[in-house]
Amino acid sequence: MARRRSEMLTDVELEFMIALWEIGTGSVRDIMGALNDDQQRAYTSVATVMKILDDKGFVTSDRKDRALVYTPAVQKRDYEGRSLKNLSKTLFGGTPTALVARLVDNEDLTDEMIQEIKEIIDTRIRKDDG
Amino acid sequence: MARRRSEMLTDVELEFMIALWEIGTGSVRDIMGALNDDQQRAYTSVATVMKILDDKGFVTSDRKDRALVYTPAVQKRDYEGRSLKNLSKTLFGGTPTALVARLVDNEDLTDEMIQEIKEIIDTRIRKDDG
DNA sequence: GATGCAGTACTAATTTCCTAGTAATCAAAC
DNA sequence: GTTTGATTACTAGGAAATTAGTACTGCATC
Repeated sequence: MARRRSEMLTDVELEFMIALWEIGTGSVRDIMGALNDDQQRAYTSVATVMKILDDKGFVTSDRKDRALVYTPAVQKRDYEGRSLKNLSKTLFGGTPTALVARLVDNEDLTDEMIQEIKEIIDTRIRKDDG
Repeated sequence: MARRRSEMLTDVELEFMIALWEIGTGSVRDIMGALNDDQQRAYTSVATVMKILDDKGFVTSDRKDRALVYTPAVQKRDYEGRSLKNLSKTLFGGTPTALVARLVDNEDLTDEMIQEIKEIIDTRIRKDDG
């Protein structure tokens, strides 16, 4: 039976979107250049995935000279929010507080990071008051 | 070319693990009963996915009477941490602070939630001091 | 011992994912 | 005008995901 295509990006799609978000707008060749060099990929592989991202609505395309130039249709900050909401929903019972609790539970977090997080929260609270 | 099997759970696998985490230990039939009723699934479908989870090392199995009884090999809190680390790495440049910044950026968060989050952080800081 | 029931293992079908090759197109260069 | 080079569209093939059917196994009951 069928699987429904998710509204979340796959690993490779995310990698390509990150490259596109970085350069803002670009052709297949531009995106290839912006990709992590860790894994070599054929030009046509990149083109195929970009077409899929177009089909899925994550990017738009415009023809410039003869090449297609891709632009994100979803902003990075929006997708970040979508990801957090998705994670919160699937694994933390829809409560972001449980997510934060698990996050600060992590031993890897340094005191500096915790302090930074505290400042982010405090700033947000002050902004609400002001 | 090959895809490497991820160390993260797929959507369906996660759904089944959540059911198993809830009941602690159980047979295929127990897990079926603990699943969300939204989607009906055949007994053999559940059995197949449980076997895959066994193969992937997310659960262990023991024979009791004639049925296999499954037990999580990965605790929920560990997988929560793994998910957060994964999200942080792939989308937030490996900095959990950026993740929190985006989280509290969300308009959906109520003042109460923000306060709760602040208390979680403050508690963690006090624990470090003490 | 034959039959029936529950459960597991094996197999299968369909879809997506990922990678990349080949063919077609189209402009530029010779 | 023909060749060259770049790009896109189409195609393909293997792996994983999702669902589920069929066959086999083993215990219990008649």
